[in-house]
Parts: sequence; C-alpha cells; structure tokens
Amino acid sequence: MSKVTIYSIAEELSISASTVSRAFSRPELVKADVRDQILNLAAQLGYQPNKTARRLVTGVTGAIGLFVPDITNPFMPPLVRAIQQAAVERDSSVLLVDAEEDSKAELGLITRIAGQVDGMIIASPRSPSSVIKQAVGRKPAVLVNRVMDGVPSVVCDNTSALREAGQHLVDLGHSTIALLRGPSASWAAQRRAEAVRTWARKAEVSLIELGPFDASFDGGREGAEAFAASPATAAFTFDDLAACGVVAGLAERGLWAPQHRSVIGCDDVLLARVLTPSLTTITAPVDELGVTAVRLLEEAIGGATPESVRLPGTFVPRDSTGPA
Amino acid sequence: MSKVTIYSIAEELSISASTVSRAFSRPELVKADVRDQILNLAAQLGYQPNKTARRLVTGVTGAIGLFVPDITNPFMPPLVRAIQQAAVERDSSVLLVDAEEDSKAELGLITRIAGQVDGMIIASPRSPSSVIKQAVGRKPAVLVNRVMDGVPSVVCDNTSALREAGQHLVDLGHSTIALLRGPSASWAAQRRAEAVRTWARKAEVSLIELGPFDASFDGGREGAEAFAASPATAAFTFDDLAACGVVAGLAERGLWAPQHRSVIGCDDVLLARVLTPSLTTITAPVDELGVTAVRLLEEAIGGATPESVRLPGTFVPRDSTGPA
DNA sequence: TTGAAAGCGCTAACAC
DNA sequence: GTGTTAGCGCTTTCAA
Repeated sequence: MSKVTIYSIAEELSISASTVSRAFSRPELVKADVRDQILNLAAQLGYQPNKTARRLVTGVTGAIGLFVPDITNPFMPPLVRAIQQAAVERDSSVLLVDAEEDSKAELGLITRIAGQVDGMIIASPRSPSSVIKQAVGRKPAVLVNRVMDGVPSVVCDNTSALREAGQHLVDLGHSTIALLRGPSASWAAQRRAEAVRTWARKAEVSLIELGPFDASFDGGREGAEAFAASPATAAFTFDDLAACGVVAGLAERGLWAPQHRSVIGCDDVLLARVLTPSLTTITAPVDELGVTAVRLLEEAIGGATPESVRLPGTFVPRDSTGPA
Repeated sequence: MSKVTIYSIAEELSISASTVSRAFSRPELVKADVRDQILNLAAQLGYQPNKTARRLVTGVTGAIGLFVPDITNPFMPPLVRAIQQAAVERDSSVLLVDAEEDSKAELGLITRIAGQVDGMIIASPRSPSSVIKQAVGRKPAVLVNRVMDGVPSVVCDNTSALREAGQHLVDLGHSTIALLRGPSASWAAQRRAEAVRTWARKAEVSLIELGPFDASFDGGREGAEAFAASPATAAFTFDDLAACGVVAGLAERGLWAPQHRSVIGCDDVLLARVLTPSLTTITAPVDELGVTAVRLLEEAIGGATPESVRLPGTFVPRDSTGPA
C-alpha cells in the first residue's frame, strides 16, 4: 500500500487533485456532494493532509514555540499545560524549549526553533532585554511575566494582592516585616519588591529588605538565616518555593511558622497547598495567563498590534501566617 | 529584501544550487574552498536552510513527540527536561503533548502529532495496551515507565530499592506495614505493589494492603485515613506526592511522621526534599531515563530492533521514617 | 464549481 | 566535484 495523497484520491474519484485539496483547505469552494465523496474516501483510506507540504507552500507551520527558562520550576508546568491546551484548540502544536536556567543559552535556543514555528511564547526570561529583542525580532512573540516595549505580553500583577497580604499581616499585629528579595535578573522579582515597598511606605510599617536570594529552596533557607537574625516577625518571599525554604530554614533554627514567624509566598504552586503549614500566598491565574498568551500570539501572527494585558493575582490566607 | 535561498546564494556565487545544498547537507562532497565561500556568504546573508522544504523531500522532521499524561505531576518536569536536552544534542526538537490526565484523550492526541515527528516518547501512559499499540503502530515509539511487547521501553526498576526500604523499616522495628496502592491503571503502581508483596513474604512482615488510592495529594490523605485506622506503623506509598498527602493526613489526626508513623515515598521529586519531614524515598534516575529514551528512539527511528532497558532506583533514607 | 499548471525550497539520482 | 533534472505533496492563481 503506497501512501495516500490528494492525487491517489483524485484518481480514484476521477477528479482533479486541486478539488481534493480544496475539499480540505477551503471546503466551501467545493460542491457539497463532491466534497462528501472526497471526505468519505479520505476517511476510509486514512488520509491525512501532509502538513509539511502544506507548510512549504503556505509558510504557516501550525506550531508555536514555548520557551521556558526552567521547566522544573513549579510555576511552569501548569502554565505549560494551559498553553498547550489553548494551542490544541487553536489547532496547533507546541514546540517546547527549556533553557535549563542557563540564561546565556536562551538566545541560541530561541533562534534555533524560530524557523519551525509561527510564533513564540517566551515565559519569564532572565536574559537582558537587548538579547530578548534580538531573539524576538524575527518572529511574532509574546512575553509572559515580563514586559518590554513593543512586545505584546501578559503578566500577573500582584500589586493589589500584595497590598492585601500586607494588610493581613498588619491585622495580625506585625509591624516589622522583612522583604526577602528574589533574583535581580527577574523582572517579576523587581515588580513584587516595588509593590511591597510602596505598600510598606503607605502602611507605615518598618520594612527590612534582605537579599537578593536565589529563587529556590536553598535560596529560601539562606533567606531564613537573614530573616531569623532580623527583628522582623513576618516576611514576604519571592515565590512559594523560596517560602518553603524559608519555612524549612526557620524550622532548622527552632522557629516555626506561623507560631514564631509568618511567611508569605507567591504564585500558589502545588507545593503551597501540600506543605505543612500550607502557605499563605498569592494565586497566579495560570490558566488565564496561558490562554491569553496564546490569544495574543495568535493576534500577533495575524499581524495585529502588540497589546499587553495584566491579570491580577489573588491573595489567599492559609496557615503560614499568624499573630505576631 | 527577498528571502535568501540556496538559489540566491548560488546565483550570487555563479554556481549551481545543488552545490549550495550540498555545502549544508553533505559538506564533505564539496571542495573545501567552494564550501567556505558558500558558508561565508550564507552566514553574511543570515541564510538558514528551510527545514520544511528539507523535510518534505527527506521525510524526516527533526522533531520528536513527547507525550505525557500529566505535566503537573512533579515527576514529569525533570524527565521532560532530560529528554529535551538529549533531543537538542541529537539536533532535534521536542513537540510536547499533555493529555491532562484524560486517558480517553491519549489516543487522539498521540495520533494528532504522529505526522509531525520522526518518532515519539510516551511517558507513563494510563491507557490500556491495546490503545497504545494502536497509537504506536504508525511511528517509532519508546515507552517510559511501562513495558509492552514489541515496543522498546525504558523503565525505572524499584524492586531492589523497595527491598532495601523494607529492610530499613524492619531495622527500625516495624513489623506491621501498610501498602497504600496506587491507581490500578498505572503499570508502575502494579510493579511496585508486586515488589513490596514479594519482599514482605520473604521478610515475614505482616503486610496490610489498602487502596487503591489516587496518585495525588488528596489520594494520599485518603490513604492516611485508612492507614491511621490500621494496625500498621509504617507505609509504602505509591509516590512522593501521595506520601506527602499521607504525612499531611496523618498530621490532621494528630499523628506525626516519623514519631508516630513512618512513610516511604517513591521517585524523589523536588517535593520529597523540601517537605518537613523530608521524605524517605526511592530516587528515580530521571536524567538517565530521559537520555536512554531518546537514544532508544533514535535507534528505533534508524530501524533497529526494539530493546528494553531497566534502570534501578536508589533507596534514600531521610526523615519520614523512624523507630516503630 | 472545477481543472491545469506553476511553484514553495530543498534533496537526490544521474550525468558530465 | 559539480550541474541538470525531477520530484516531495500541497496550495493557488488563472482559465474554462
């Protein structure tokens, strides 16, 4: 059995290949009964239009590139899933690239797949803007959790949720609060720190800035050391993984959350819910982030103007915060 | 500026397009100085061979499909990364598909991408063998953590590590031990249960089988209920996430690990290390699993005979187990 | 509404 | 070593 193409179908039906082609690519141009005939035979023969051939002539690949700096970061998998799901609905597939936390490699990896996709979604890149601009130049692209002039993006805006979180701490009687800063290359870390600072000034609480610390469990443990040595009774951390490290680091020093210290995470990853104590944190709307990223990318591919959207996070009090 | 092809380069250099083509696809067939000339001009013009065109004629896509049942399962991200990394070294890209735990959708999703890849790696599928066979029929494929006749696979074999873990419990004085079974559709769960049973018979400990429970945090909490109600003082769980649920579920009942009950996880995902208490578990050689999967797939694509490899897990005692 | 013909950019015989 | 010549399977004018 040779492979089935529009030609074999056309021959079988004594019609032209173009008609068969149309039956699949622009069905409305083909008379109904002919179309049905074609579709039936095709189904029977198990025919699938060859994407590669189609791609060669149309120039559209039907794939989107998804670039992540570190897939093992717990924030990523749900995002990847949301994007993947949205892509499937858009009828396109997802080419995944993981930079393995090597920001130097980001550019190379991005350009590497640029030729194989219609556009790309770049999540939380750590590279400097200039590098990203360069990578993004050739193809439509959408940034997630980072904004940059001229590039559409979707970010999670935690400003108001952080304010709520701060108020929550104040309500619990905390007045000296630590800010354990995240990596300085992280756009999100900068934004979160800024939001906390602004709130602290208004709320007239004493804010002690510590770090930067790595966005990791061990980074959190390091943070715990500084936190424990400070007069602060509560801390904002960069994300849930760091918060988890802080909780563990405090425990190593005989300090327990929430009895001795309160800890606030960010993102609400799986970890935040399964930890004991469960983490008071800020839920990121991952599904929406993913869906929006795909939508924006679709628009960008369609030639539309870059737009940027910000989705608010939601404050979730849980068990890692308590009375001062 | 029109796009640069082998023709524009050929014309510029007054040579034939085939020579330019060869300079990229089989450089050894082109005289050195001509080749250099071509490569230089190409670099200068920013020429990149069009993968789609190449693919159309050669039939190789340069992509491998990676199918995962649930990317949010903490076991997956490191595996995905390892596979992705190995693929990059093989100079091919990774098309990711996440079934979102919907085993009914597995077949459709797998066939969906079959046409766009040279072969596929199917990780821990939950579908019945017949379905997988069907999906796998058309393309070279490698299974991860599941074996099936006629399909090459790479699995993590925890038999001996589980035996060690059992001995570890016995050494700690446990003599009545629970087995909290994982999902019955999971091949790995069956294997692990079987290994524990075999060990228990030989070791003459009293084994109490409970479950099956979901491979999730909540599944673990359910398991904790049954565990707490049983006379067992220690438990094997299906994986670390379930173990985490068990620890939390026990805590809800005022039982603490390792003081009141001992808990053993499996896989050694990130969670196992950051939890308090850190989990006694079995480390899966994820990197090797990934690298091997890619190697086997490469061989299968090359037309080689299906082979199957099993890599042993390693027992790691940590803090969730203690004296009976 | 359908068919004929000309490519999309590249590779691979086959000749020179 | 290099050029010539056919396609790979599909879409898309352009005519009919």
